[in-house]
Amino acid sequence: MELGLSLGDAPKPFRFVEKQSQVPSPQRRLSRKDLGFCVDLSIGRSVAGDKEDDEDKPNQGEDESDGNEDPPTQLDLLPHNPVPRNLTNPYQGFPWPSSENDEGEDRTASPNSAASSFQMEFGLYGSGGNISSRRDQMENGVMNEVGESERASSRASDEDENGCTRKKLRLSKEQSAFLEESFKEHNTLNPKQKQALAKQLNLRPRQVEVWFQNRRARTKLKQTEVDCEYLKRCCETLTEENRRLQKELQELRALKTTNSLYMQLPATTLTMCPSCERVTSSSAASTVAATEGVTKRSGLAIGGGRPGSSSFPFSAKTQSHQSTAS
DNA sequence: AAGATAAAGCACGTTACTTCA
DNA sequence: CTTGAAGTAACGTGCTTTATC
Repeated sequence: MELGLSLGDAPKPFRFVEKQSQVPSPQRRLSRKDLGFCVDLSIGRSVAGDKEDDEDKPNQGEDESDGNEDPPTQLDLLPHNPVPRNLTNPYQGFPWPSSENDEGEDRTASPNSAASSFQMEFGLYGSGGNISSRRDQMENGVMNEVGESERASSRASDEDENGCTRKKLRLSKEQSAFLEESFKEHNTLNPKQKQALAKQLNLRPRQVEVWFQNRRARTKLKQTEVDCEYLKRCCETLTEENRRLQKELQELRALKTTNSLYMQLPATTLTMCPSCERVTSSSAASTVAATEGVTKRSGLAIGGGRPGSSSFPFSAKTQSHQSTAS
């Protein structure tokens, strides 16, 4: 598992981000999307990112052979919904059988039941649908004429014939699964692929395009959430480590101060009474008073010294004093 | 060759709608 | 039945790239 964490300009972002910036154009300039942090914390290679169309990825070879022995991987955010495994190539024809009966079918039905009337159900817009954007006007040639789609259009409220109201449609499970499979193959589409997908799913190319845009956005959002979670954990760990090191540093400093202080004193002059735990000096009482003050200021309580501090200068003396006292 | 312009694609933010607890 | 949250299709906008003049 490789952990790549970079702040600011990411020289080698994780795979998905890298791909996004490369797909449209090999010479794509660094945009605002390419900046910012970039975390790679996933295990295993992305399913989505491994296979790309040659025409989509003119410089893919450079990506794969950039000398990284442990290729950065990313979290696979693709859904785990069951998708027919024979959908590896969406352009080879959808394998599910079609049926005439799509009336009253359950949208959340199992794949078996949902397998019916695939092509028939994909007509989402009736004639005279809402064509608002320039792209829609360009792509209207693929506009389907299936007006009986109960799945989608009938759920929309009564729209005026000019299509002024926005129609919110729900893609069928099959359509979503198909699009997901395509997204695994390539998370961007060239016009040919878009047209083919739209035709296959009986959608408008604009719908396919929007779906892919939204899908990329969802992937990025999820990845961002994962990144944030990870960074939060990193931050907590580092904070804790910092606190621990600060504490240790403080203790070391205190110890050094104490040590240097007692290095100046004659060692034989200090003793500690085991009963009263007071330091006494055999030479002068004034020294004792001074010593007590210093030791208290240094944060080390005599007799109650911190555990494990074997280098504490009083330990040996205390022992001898105890033995003599008994 | 360099600049202007149009077209297309994309990211991003938002809105509107659906579904579900 | 109502309501709020979550999910998502669709849209608007701005930016970038590419092709053409």
